[in-house]
Amino acid sequence: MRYSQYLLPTLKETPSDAEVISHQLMLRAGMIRKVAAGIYNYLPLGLRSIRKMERIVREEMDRAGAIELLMPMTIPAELWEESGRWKEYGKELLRLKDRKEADFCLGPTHEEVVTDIVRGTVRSYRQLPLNLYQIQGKFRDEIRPRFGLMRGREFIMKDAYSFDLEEAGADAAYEKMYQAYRRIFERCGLRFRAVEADTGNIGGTSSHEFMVLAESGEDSIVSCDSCEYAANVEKAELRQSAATAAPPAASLQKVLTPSRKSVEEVAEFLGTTPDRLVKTLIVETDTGEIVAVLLRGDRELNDIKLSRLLGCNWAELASEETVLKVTGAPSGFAGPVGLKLRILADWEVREMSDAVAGANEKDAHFTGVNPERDFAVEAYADLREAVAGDPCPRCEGRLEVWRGIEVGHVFKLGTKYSASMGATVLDDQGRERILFMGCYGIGVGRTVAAAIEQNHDENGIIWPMPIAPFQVIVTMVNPNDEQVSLAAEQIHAQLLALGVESLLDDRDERPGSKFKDADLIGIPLRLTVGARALKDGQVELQHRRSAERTMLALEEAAARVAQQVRTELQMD
RNA sequence: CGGGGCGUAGCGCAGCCUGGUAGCGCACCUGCUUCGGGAGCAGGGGGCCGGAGGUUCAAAUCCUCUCGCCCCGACCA
Repeated sequence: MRYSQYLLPTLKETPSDAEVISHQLMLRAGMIRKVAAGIYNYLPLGLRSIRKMERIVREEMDRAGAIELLMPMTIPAELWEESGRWKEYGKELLRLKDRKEADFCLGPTHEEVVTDIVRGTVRSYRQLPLNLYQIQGKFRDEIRPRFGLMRGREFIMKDAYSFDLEEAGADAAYEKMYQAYRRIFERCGLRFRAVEADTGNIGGTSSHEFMVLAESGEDSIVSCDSCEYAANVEKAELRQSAATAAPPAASLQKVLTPSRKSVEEVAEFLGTTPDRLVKTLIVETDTGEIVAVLLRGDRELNDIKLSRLLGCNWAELASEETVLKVTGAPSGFAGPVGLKLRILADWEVREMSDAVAGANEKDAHFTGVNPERDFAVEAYADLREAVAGDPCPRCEGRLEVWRGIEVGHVFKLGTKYSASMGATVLDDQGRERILFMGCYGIGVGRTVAAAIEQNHDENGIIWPMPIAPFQVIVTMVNPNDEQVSLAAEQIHAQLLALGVESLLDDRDERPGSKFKDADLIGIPLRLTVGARALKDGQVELQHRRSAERTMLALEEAAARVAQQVRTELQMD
């Protein structure tokens, strides 16, 4: 491709509405342009990287025995009504009507459609196992799209769905996909972790997320420093410690704490530390229940663990009015002593003695508070957020905390969709059996964005070779110098003939601009063809990542570059 | 949806408070010079100042309403 004929609108300045580095660089490098919030054009350069990513995904899906098909983006409401998700899914599902006023939605995920295919076409256990996938645009009307391709409303996703007769077969399918995902992200040269995850509203029994490690990630994950355990903080288990509480020494005493509401303020005012406080949170659930949750003062509630314990969909901090009503005091003074609510407590609270807690009275706290002696707890459980340094739930190691970008997610679905939609086959005994399913997603655009988060410097993107839009850029230093332009053209042609993806910068621009653009768009290798070196029959090869330069003889330049490309494709 | 902020040329911004010729840098077009890390000079094109209504002799500027976008929280590939 010739740069002068290409559509590659680079930007010198950073558009003001881009916050994270991948978004800024994708705009500046002319890869994407915004059409509406969370909706983007993929410009030619951006599309090339996306297609590379898709190819890697296809290769690994095919290798794992999955079969590609393509489902529609527009889906009739009936299918969603069958699974029950037409009502459940909420506003993220973009609903629309056709000219006959019939309800449709834009597919945010395709469990219903694929289940419909399978129940209509697969009748016998002999046709199993089956794993169907597609790469397609999805639409989710996100509450807050942001960060460019990282969280768009319309985005490209690879989604796969496995169907098995037995649960064991479904487990094997899951494991296959898990390994395929590892290979995909390894091939892209990404630093990532596969972590245990919550299943969210997709449903099912267990799942893993693939997290690319990056500071700008929207998720927190923990991993053990000595074993393989890794999990999303939402899911990270904590062990019950063996420590026991010291016997109560102090008696319960009410003290005035005027206007001291936060844990820090109360601790400081009473000359103690936050970990000596019992934090009492009043929580409301979607089922309308109100409960009190106790945590050590320096800990945070993990609302997903709480929801799971209570068997509800969500649990959130109660409003100021509710707190006043149930505790008799404004928020900041709630405590377990004398509280007429279900009381649940984190395990750590059991280890506390002579602690400080709210008195359910404005401007007052209790000191000398002791669990069991001063209040009863309905249940102790793992309810807090894991933090760095917590003990690993599986071994003697310690947990580390990372930020991550979720680029893939694998789920065991069980029979949630196959049962509600009647996807069954006859087994070898002629009995009708409900299928076991799994679903497996990869955010294609998001993975490309995540790769940029991990691979850039102050000058721009540094593509890993496997997903680079071009493998080499041939920079013609002075296109008006006939010898230079001839030599550059010749090398470019040789590279193409060798199967190397080459971009020839033949623009009549000053060299500085060309170098800046080459760095910005992040092509891994740059061949600079200039009059100076050409006098000695040489061209210069520069690596984008290391900035290392080598002089190559004109005749062997193309072959050497082709060799380097092959090496980097295998290494990454 | 709650909280904060922004809409002026393709991009980055000033002007608004205190109403009166719509401006700057980059980009773009023409010419000359220049040419290995975002050149110089000269000339030029480009604006329903997000939209609607109002106040006023006069509105980018003041008022009201709307739409869009960004950031912080709950959702997710």
